[in-house]
Amino acid sequence: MPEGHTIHRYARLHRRALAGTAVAVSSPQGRFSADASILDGRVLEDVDALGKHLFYRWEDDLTLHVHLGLFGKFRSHRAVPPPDPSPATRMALQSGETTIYLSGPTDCRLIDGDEESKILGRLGPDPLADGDAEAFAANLERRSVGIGAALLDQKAVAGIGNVYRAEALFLEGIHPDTRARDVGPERASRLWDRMTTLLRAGERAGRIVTVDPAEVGASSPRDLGREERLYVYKRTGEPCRRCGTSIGSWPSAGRSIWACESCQG
DNA sequence: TACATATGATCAT
DNA sequence: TGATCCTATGTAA
Repeated sequence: MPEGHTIHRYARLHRRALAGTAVAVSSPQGRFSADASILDGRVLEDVDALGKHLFYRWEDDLTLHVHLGLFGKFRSHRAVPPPDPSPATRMALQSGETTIYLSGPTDCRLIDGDEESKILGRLGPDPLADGDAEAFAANLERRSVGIGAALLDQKAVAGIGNVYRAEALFLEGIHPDTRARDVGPERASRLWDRMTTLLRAGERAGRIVTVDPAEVGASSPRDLGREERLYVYKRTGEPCRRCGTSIGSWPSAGRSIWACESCQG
């Protein structure tokens, strides 16, 4: 589930559970052992999120970088963690009543200032980190690829993934193959606001729900079944919730994208 | 038991 | 564009 909303949610939860405490750090799987032994017992000072990247700030100016990639997951346990974490558990964090296991990350290691700068240099504005709408619009102006491809480019906007790009474009009525530079400032601004709203809701809820509950006869996003939460993502051949047209799917930037060709003409 | 699939990103060609 | 890395889950066999 790791799009930007998940990452910012983890930052908030981990900050609340661990910041200001000395944390026991280990690596059941072994691949993080060297860094774990450096961090073990140190005080975690803060947790920052930018785009899909997490930065854990420890005493003595140590920074741990975590990127979940496609498969990465954190599991938090209160009071009683499972006696045996999965053998694939890369990192275990434990302090007080909280135990957190991390599995499957693309990256989990201590980084220095240069490496952090390099990472930050690859990221554009993040709607969940006070990103700049103007910068986003300017980034689109510079791109001749489709807006669908541009939204997956973390340098154009940080934190958007395959679900949010499809859903945000549907909600704004923009066809994914529209050239980014042809979107224009007005639509770029509305698209930015839309992404911001969707990401914020996802960060709070811990899941991606883009459908307006009223449109499917529900009163709260929580009441929507798994099959009712999204407008177009993974709904190939199903009827558009707004107009009934069959949802189409095709490749965009090496991934599948979904859209209603009628609502997103 | 095996296979397909996934909300990501990088590197080689 | 294609191969590759990382892991868990759901479905098929």
